[in-house]
Amino acid sequence: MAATIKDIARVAGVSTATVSRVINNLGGYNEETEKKVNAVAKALGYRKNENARSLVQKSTNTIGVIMPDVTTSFYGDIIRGIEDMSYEHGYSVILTHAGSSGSRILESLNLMGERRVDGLIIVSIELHDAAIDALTSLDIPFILLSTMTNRADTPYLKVDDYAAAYAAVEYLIANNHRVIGMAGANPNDPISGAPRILGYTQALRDHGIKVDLNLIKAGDFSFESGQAAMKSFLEDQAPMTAVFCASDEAALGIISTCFEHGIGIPTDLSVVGYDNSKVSYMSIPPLTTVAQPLYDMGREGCSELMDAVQHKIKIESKVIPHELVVRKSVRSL
Amino acid sequence: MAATIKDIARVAGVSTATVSRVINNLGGYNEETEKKVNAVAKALGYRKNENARSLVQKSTNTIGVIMPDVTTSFYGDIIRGIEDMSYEHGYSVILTHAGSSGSRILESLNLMGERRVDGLIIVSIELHDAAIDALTSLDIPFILLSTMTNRADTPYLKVDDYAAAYAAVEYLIANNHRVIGMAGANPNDPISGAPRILGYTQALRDHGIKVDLNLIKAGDFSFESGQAAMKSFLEDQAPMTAVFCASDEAALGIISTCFEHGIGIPTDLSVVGYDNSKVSYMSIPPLTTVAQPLYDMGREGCSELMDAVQHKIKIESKVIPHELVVRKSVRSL
DNA sequence: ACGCTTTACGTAAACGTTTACGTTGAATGA
DNA sequence: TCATTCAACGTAAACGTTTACGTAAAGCGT
Repeated sequence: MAATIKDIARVAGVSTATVSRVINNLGGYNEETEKKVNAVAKALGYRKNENARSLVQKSTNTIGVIMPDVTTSFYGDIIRGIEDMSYEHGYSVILTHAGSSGSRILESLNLMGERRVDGLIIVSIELHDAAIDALTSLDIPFILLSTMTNRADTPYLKVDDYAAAYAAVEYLIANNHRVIGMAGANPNDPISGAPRILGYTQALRDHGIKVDLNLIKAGDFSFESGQAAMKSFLEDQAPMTAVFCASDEAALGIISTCFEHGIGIPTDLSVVGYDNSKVSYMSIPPLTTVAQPLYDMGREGCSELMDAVQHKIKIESKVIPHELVVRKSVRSL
Repeated sequence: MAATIKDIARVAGVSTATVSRVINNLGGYNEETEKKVNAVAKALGYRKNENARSLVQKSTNTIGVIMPDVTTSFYGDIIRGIEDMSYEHGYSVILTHAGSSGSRILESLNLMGERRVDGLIIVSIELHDAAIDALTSLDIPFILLSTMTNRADTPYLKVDDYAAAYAAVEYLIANNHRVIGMAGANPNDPISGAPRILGYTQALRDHGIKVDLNLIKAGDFSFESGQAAMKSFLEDQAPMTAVFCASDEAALGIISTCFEHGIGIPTDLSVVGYDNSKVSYMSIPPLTTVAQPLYDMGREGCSELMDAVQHKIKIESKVIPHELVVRKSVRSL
């Protein structure tokens, strides 16, 4: 149905090689033929077939993105960064998500391999050994965003969760808080959970504050886990003046539950979140939070990846700086 | 580098045809050859090349998704629905966004055409004539999600914004509100803006309430436009008891500004949003809003599309039901 | 034993490009 | 004038599959 370069060649009375040259602006033809070929191409409604092109060029100009299936605004920003950057470089992105807690990761990797993506970005998924093996054996350049592994051959780009959590808690301490809770982190998540808890505990210790395990409520970064944590705090009648949350959404859960119980933020309780996602400035009061530069992370990760693809260089793992965004959810005592 | 079926054929001592048959489970070989081929394939680390496959099959098992570049949680849910459904049917999704207010739409369409996607989903983008022409001339089945055009040949799936807005305002009226403002909608947006405003005005009229144009604050569905609207209402000293917002984020903007000015929700002002996006239940108080079933919209739209692709049938435009999700941001007078 | 069907393959063309290499004719230089 | 260069093409192979078609052998019924 669709016209091919053969059709153009026939109609224009030239060879397919010349058509290809004209279409790709490679030179080696005179103006007349160029015009004729272009005219015929337009007349036939020619549209090049990237698949055929990919086949002979052994490169698809495509990058794959694999992400978890949870929808937080978190991923939207990263994706946007990735897509913007890849678009600027003439790449397309093919997207898949890896199921809840990465259950579909192997299928996803396989799919990306079969599609022959030129590069691969994996966002925020904790990779088990089998997955890492599958990933590396694909022999496709890749970068991990907002996650990492304990192996050296898996380059990543992420913020230092430990340091970021430490900074957040230190900020609370600097505002004279001494009884500080923690909520929303999953201690079994070695990527984003444990380091944030560790940053929290270490900051306390370094300032001579005893860590009270009852003040740490585990969760899964969700709004609901924030709500649950706050309810638990209330049951415990925990004497906190502040709570550090492992995500903005969990912080919102805390605030929401406080609202229901007439606890004022930050008058009665100070809250700091994590992510600086879109909800953080829409909350009441606006949330003080640790910023991960999501959009830029997407852009930069994608950029590094494309560099690696095009120049066959290795990607260096990199820690990107966090930043404390002070809004109005923390009170100085 | 990577092994091909030719390599397998050579090593296993069979023809490429047989390899292809085994790999695709087409039958026509005995158990021995099957085992041998599979063994060799595994040994060589064979991975099929979807590109080559697509070339001869004239189908890429791929669907393209084009969306605006704004990141609201809105799109996350739709995408997830699309990706889930397409995954279940063995399709991959290739994603691009069309730039702010669709500026990149023509490039996006062209890209999708060159990639030979089997189907195309366009989310929430207002299409101008040139774009519609480009779209239809692609000759690829497509469906519009949460948008539409004034032409009959562009099937869509969306909620009836007019009816949904009407229902929301009627709900406020049923709760004895009589002075009701409207915020966040762009009257120049014929898809999502104008119909919501129209639903609002018509509901008022139908219940004998005069429409006061000063009570309608235009916006762009954003949090900021909600804030701006509320500030404007305050300057006007508008005597409203309720306000209907064209988006949840705009509603949050209203609420946020009210909070700053000590105006209680819903005690002093009732608010209803639109979308039932994730932020709606995280707000304080939880937001009463008109639900668009985003995830399901993604799923169903994708499903219809794949039906059309596989059975070469036409897609019928469809209006999907909205629903009023009552939470706690409206007070009965 | 004969014809027929079935099974299990192999052969080779086709998909739509790119590209190394060859060819032609004209222009150039001495 | 003749060798050389160069611009402007054309030829054909290659990319990795799928698949229509052919074929040889085996099985089967009578």
